[in-house]
Amino acid sequence: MTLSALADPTRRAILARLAAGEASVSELAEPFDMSLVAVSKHLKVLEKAGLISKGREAQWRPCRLEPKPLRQVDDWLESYRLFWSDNLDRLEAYAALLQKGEKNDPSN
Amino acid sequence: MTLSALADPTRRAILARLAAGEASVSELAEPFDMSLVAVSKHLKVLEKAGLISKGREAQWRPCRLEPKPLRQVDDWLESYRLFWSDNLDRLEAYAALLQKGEKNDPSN
DNA sequence: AAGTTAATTAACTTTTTGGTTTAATAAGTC
DNA sequence: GACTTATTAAACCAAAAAGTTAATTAACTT
Repeated sequence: MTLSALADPTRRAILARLAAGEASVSELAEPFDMSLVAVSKHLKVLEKAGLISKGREAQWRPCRLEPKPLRQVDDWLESYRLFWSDNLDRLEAYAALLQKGEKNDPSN
Repeated sequence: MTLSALADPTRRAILARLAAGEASVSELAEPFDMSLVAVSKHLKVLEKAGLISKGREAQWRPCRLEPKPLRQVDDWLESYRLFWSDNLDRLEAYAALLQKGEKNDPSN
């Protein structure tokens, strides 16, 4: 569910804003060219995904970033990291070598 | 676009499979309880997002993982990492302190 | 108590997504 | 050339997503 919550650019922008600190719903809505209701719905999606939480302060609901699901995404990525670390550079260099025609020379 | 491609569990499973090496469309479709056509569509979504590429070998289209977009997700996560590293532990410890009532004692 | 501000709920519309089945394309085999 | 295998394309459908406006709830301000 985390990744589908992150699929929407508005929601990612909201998270980026919250990385700078707490903000109310209307503060979060301000930069967007859409109704407050629409933003409120985005916040609910983020909240269901555990990516934010809401407090209460009088009539405001200050939202704050909850990092756990993002950390899980980070963990999920772990299995793919070897594909872009040094290992891959070596793999690609090797592939390039093969492409150049040394394919059938076992000494390479 | 990458994150919406990653939002679907079937597509993530396909990527996990491809992390183990190339596979044809029907090989990739085999584990799923859905039509081959559906899987073929998922592959097109992944391809458009740059997460896989397809080759040609006779009537097969061997698919392989393309790591660049995943790396970009990893980069995107970078701005959030401080939220779950040591810094956060300290933040949380500090917050806990405040909760315990030392809020108004400047010596803490 | 009347009015304002902040946010959510409800009802509705449009577009996108994820699936289906049937038909078409393209390569390999008999 | 006819048949089978692998894959994609086309047409369609149902459910989910992303937005709207209008109404409701709840707290603060006069």
